[in-house]
Amino acid sequence: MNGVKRRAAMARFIDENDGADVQTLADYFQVSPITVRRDRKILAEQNMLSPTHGGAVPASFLYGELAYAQKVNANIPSKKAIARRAAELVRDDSVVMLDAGTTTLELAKLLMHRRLTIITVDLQIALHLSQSSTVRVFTPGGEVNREVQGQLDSRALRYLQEANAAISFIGTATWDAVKGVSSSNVPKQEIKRTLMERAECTYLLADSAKYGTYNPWSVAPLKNFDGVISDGGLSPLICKDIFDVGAELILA
Amino acid sequence: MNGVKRRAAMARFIDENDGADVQTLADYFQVSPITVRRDRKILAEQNMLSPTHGGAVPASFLYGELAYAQKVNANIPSKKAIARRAAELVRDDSVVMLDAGTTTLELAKLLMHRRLTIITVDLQIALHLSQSSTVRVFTPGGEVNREVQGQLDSRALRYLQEANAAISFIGTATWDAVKGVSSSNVPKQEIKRTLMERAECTYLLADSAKYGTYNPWSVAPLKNFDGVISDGGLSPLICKDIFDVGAELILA
DNA sequence: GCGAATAAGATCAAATACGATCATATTTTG
DNA sequence: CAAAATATGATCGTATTTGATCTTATTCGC
Repeated sequence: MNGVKRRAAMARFIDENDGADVQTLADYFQVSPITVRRDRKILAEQNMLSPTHGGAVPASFLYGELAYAQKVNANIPSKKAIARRAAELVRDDSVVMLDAGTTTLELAKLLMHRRLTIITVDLQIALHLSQSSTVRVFTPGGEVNREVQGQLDSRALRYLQEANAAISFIGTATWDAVKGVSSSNVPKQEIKRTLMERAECTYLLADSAKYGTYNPWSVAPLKNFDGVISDGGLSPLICKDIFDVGAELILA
Repeated sequence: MNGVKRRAAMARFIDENDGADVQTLADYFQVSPITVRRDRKILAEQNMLSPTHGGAVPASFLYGELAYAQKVNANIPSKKAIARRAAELVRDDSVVMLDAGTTTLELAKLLMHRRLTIITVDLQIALHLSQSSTVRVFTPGGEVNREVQGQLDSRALRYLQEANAAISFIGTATWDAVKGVSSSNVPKQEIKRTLMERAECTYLLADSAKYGTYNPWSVAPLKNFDGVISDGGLSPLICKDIFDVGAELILA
């Protein structure tokens, strides 16, 4: 059996068996474990499966948790620190917009017992806040996006375009002094831009670990935010770069 | 079993069993308690569950402090039985409407791995289903109601009035052969009526423990449903009463 | 409140899996 | 057929995962 056929069969095998370990595949296809690993790497690059330690699982397995890769790397303490700093900027009895994400979720937890109106696209955040008797929560409708656990479609966009807020908080997986904030797809880009437009002031919540990375779709340069809230993990050099592009950096 | 698969299975185990302690999980998955704790930490960061002392509970338990947790614990076996029966009525590749509530949440869990489009007002359900790669989830927008953890306002109503479904499932806290289904407030009444109107067929999910009670606002008589799914806790006398008003009773 | 029992976390050690490099075998191509 | 290109396998150092032991928290009963 040649490589191409073997890999096709391997992908199917993994799909049908909900995953398999390297040794099982090596036995089944009569090749050495190293060859299985090489096949796995090739298939992973084609999104035919997701590699795991010791084996592989169907790609769809991790799709539900695409957030996995991101959230596993998530630096929870620094997110909490950023959220605490952000919470200080929120005035009681005001309208707050929250972007989707884990940092904004931390912020939402801190706002639970405040008197506020909160508009968010993140269902996780909405559900948390719905427990509060002092917070009114609004979400746009539409199809729920698996990755962000919230709505990103055009209906959500129109909903947000009718809203007005005193302050909005944008989260990001990628940011950079030169490239600004960018997102991995157009709907997310549009949602973030709308959240920025519809609030009197806008803050970026940006984990230092994510600095220097970027995605295909530009959202805004850093100077368009009233403040960029990050944690202590930024080098002085990076701080200077951020200052040089005219952004207001707030360290938590 | 590798880590990724084990953690996925663990999250599911916790969900299905409404929680488990560390030792139980260690025995079940044949790993040491320390590994279970490490897995739990990872899953907690993904919001797949909530850690407790000695074990873990589903993430959904996070959201209800008292009221919801109590409801969740109330009569779980019969809710699960009703949900199982209801799931059999759902055809693959169809559109399903789910009312808010714990019984419909149990139903949603059973539908997670099916190919479906689901429309629901319950954010808890929406969030659960958003983890699935085979289900498309839609929610109406608007203000989130604290009691039902979902949207009940006029915008939600208008949204649902534009929707079409093959089947809808209505939950209820009160039902009776004579008084039919009733709800505690007008918005809930209107939402339930709309869910009934917009689907080709409609089923009531009704816990036997709640039989014989009623609320101020009538939703519909039992005979308006294509079926009333309940559990084995109904006396023959009650079954006869239900039969006499022309309703189709299905016992799980 | 206080103390015992249990759970959680930290650190270290062992087992296993991984990837890089090089050698060998197979296929392709002129 | 020869040479090149590709695929496969072996070895070794590195990385990841897991479990054991010990210390620190947390819960529960009095």
